[in-house]
Amino acid sequence: MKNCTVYKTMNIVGKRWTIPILLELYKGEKREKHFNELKRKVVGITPKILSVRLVELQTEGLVEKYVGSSVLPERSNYFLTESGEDFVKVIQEIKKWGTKWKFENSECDRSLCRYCDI
Amino acid sequence: MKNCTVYKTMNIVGKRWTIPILLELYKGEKREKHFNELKRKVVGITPKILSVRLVELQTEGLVEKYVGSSVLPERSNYFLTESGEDFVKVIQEIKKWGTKWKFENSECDRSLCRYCDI
DNA sequence: CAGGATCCAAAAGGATACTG
DNA sequence: CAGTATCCTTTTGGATCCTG
Repeated sequence: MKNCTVYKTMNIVGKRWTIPILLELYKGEKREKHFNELKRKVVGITPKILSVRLVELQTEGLVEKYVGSSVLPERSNYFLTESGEDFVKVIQEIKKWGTKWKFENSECDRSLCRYCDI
Repeated sequence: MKNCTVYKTMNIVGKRWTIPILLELYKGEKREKHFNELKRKVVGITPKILSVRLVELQTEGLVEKYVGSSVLPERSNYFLTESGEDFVKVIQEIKKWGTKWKFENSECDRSLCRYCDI
């Protein structure tokens, strides 16, 4: 069972805050976000957990960062990789299932939901 | 954020053991499984957690049971509802993502993986 | 600004035994 | 057979403060 692809994938993305972080990185035109920007927008997350999740997501290849050193203080810019963008599509399937079977939510019926922007 | 469909859906299906249970219920021709049958096949799960998860899944409408009383001792038969079956399709998307981006797994490349049978 | 360190509370889950 | 009950360990994450 531990060798199952679904199991292993869920161990990456099934943790608390992971999906909100991915969605926040997906939102808007600007696809790069700074650490504190994420901390502000992912409401309720603490810096510790955000840091831990970002490391995990980088390790797993869904997120990358680069450190802009032209201006001080340095800023870390996080963005979705191709696999990260692709995972947002899976999240969209989760959302479709939820709206179909469970949650009547007029927000989510709009093409861009204000909660998750997908 | 707590009002987000994705968030709420993940609270239902994101818990440990939930997906293995759903997949076990999906497997094979016989779509009804007894409690101890599930306990045996979902390797490693304890009766307590299995019981808790089955209640959750019934509450959320993904699983139903009926108790056969013609033979004693009584047997509980668990099976996927329509929404439960439909969620398996979401799991298939998760699997596709995993095999595409993360895990080369010859098992999972087959149409029926021996771990999850999807 | 970006994050690491600490300490603590709560939750989740495992082991095991037990019962109608 | 189908769970419940109990106890305990582990994990997780929250709060907060600190630093280069």
